[in-house]
Amino acid sequence: MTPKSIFAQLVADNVISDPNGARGRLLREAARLFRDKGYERTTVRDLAAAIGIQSGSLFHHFRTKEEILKAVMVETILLNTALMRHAVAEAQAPVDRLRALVRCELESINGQTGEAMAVLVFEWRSLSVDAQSDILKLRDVYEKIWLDVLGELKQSGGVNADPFIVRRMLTGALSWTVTWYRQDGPITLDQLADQVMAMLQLA
Amino acid sequence: MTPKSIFAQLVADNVISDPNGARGRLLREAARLFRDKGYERTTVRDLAAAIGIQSGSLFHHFRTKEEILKAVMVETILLNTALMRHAVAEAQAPVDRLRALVRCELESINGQTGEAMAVLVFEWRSLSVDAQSDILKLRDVYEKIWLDVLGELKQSGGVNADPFIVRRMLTGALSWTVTWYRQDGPITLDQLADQVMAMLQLA
Amino acid sequence: MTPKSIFAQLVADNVISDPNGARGRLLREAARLFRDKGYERTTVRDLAAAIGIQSGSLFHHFRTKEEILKAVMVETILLNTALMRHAVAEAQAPVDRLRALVRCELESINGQTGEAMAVLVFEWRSLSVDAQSDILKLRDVYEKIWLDVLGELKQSGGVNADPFIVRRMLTGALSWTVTWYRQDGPITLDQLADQVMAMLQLA
Amino acid sequence: MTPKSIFAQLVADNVISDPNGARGRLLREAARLFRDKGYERTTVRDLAAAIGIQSGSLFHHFRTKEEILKAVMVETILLNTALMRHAVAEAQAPVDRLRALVRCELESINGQTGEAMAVLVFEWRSLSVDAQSDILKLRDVYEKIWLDVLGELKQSGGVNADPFIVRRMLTGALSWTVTWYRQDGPITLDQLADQVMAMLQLA
DNA sequence: CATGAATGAGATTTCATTCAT
DNA sequence: AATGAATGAAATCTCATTCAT
Repeated sequence: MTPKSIFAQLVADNVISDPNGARGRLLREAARLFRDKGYERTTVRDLAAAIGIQSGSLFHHFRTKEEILKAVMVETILLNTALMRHAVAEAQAPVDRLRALVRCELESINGQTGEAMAVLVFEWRSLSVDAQSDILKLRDVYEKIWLDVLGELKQSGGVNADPFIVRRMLTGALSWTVTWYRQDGPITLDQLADQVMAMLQLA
Repeated sequence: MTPKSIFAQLVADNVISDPNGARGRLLREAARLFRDKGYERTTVRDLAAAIGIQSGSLFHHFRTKEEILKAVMVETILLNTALMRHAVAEAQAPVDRLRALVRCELESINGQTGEAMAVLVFEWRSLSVDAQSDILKLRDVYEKIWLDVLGELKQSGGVNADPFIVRRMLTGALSWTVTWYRQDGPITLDQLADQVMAMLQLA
Repeated sequence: MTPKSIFAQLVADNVISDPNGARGRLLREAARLFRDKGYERTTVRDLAAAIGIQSGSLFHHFRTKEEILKAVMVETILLNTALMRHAVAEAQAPVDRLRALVRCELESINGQTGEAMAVLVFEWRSLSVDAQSDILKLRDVYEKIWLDVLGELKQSGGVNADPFIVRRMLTGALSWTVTWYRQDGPITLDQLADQVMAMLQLA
Repeated sequence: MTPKSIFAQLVADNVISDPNGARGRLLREAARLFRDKGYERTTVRDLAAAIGIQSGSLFHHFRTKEEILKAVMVETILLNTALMRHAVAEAQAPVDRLRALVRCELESINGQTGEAMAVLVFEWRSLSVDAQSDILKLRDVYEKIWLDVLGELKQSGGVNADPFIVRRMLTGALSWTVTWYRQDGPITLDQLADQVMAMLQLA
């Protein structure tokens, strides 16, 4: 399955919003605005203007501004979990699976869902505690995929460090690419993934 | 020189504020509040209450709320640049210098200045563009220390990846420890530094 | 055309606000409050209360408090320029035209728009420099009507003094009536206009 | 007696402040600031800075900011009343006495005390009602000098209009010169006084 | 569903005034 | 007298949210 068909399936299953519908368009613009200006400095007027409606009309789609932030995060995690699950399923050796994960996460951070992923990292504290705990559950599913692969690698002697710590370091390192990596710059995402593997002395 | 005496010297030189003075106390509390609640969600009343004055009185020490944010960042960078410069001067082999830098940055992120460092990372966009560019100049000085050491290591064959990319990955990885590492947890900062070196297959 | 129909036309052309709409009502009350208490001592709460809304709601109609001050001035000048242009058109001899101008300005200062005219004189310095220059352009149009008539009179030997100086003296003299003239007092505006002409030995 | 010696006498009699003392210097700077920025927009810090002291120290000289405004007005009226009384005493014919008054008021408005005179006109409403009534008493003394001269002129047939109205028109006309007359411009104050007389067809 | 005026709580900032030193 | 930190009330302005139309 291609990323595109996975995406289509999730839309069909109502897991994520149709990007052509009002809700989907709003979430895409919200992700962009939240990343560019921050959640607090983005007004509901900004959000409404971005999709060409009046601010009062937003509240027919979402009850509160925070619900928009939460939806951005939820849909992004669900999509990227699905994408990653497929990516890891197609690789054979543990080291290839790790590279697939790295490549996939770099894509999610720097590709189409990059804005939403940045929001997930930088606007975390703008969520209420309740919403945070809902999302942590989804994140646990996502993280398990990583830990399983890193556990294999540790056992097979591919890495020396603790899988939990390696994952956390990678989370930071890969998230941070959002602040400096440019897809129209000198290196491709594939080359960047190679550099990460090289850094871990795995390639 | 010990970290303590370096700190004392910087205070004496008016590079950073006396932590017992009103200004220094405010900056410490501001760093804590900005990290815990975010800059936007911290009110000047919160800040004032944290050091036991009225909100109007804040403006005798700082002209605007943003000036407080900037001061937190500036003093933190200046302090950690000085600390790092001393740390690297005391190590001999390139790999030891890298470990000193990792150890030192972990300390700055998870130790006394951790709150301020977290602010530097997570509240960056709350600064005006002008203030950002002022701070970027200070950051360049800090980053040069890292790049020099990584450049040496690359030349001596200690690492395969591009120094710029390694540094950026380490920035993300080490910054991210602020979200999960606990000094009262199962591993010490020294052990964490060792894990980072192990991950880079340098130990 | 009567003053009333001139007014109606200007409202229809969106040159000035409908006095029954929220904006028009606000401007009328603002003129009154600014004259009575001064611009600085009138709060946005005062303004809002005067038309029965909450202070925050003011900012749906005007972006800033200063914009309200400016609008009071702009609409007043535009209205009075139109009124004066009609008044002067209906008089034949130069001396009659001067009297028409004097009568018309006395009316604008002491009649319906008196509050706004007083604001124009006494709150001038509360405007930003930019707003001042916008209004000066409108004022030039208004003043030209005066200078043309006084120029005629000077040429025909009706007055000895420099038209520019006469106009400036009249500006001061007539503006100042706002501080002492009462329409319910012993003399009418027509009589007052006669006194002005008598003072200039023109009647 | 020259204006200078009248001034010296008033200082000696403690009617007005020594311009070299702290109080006198403050009042002079206050007049300038109040005219330039308006009373409300002039802060006590501005006032203090203008004479080189700290804002808290102002309150050793004046109990409140308003007291400064009132003192500016009181001293100005007292000084100009004295100057005008001498000027009128030296002229013989009624028309000469009127010209002396005009010349003297133009001097007070555009000369040394010009800033304070402008404050008297434009900051009147910033005074409390009590202070206003105190100053009105002083103003009555000043105005009586004018009304006496204008009364004479009316009786001798020099002017046709009501003395009260003529005086009020002249008050406005002469005050207004502060907004446009420049002593370094093309006409002198003597010429301006002549123009005023010409306008009244008295010269 | 959409509108847009209105709400009302809360934010930052200003500033005359006080007072211990 | 002078200082300058502190006060505390009040100002303008913002903005998520509501609701009648």
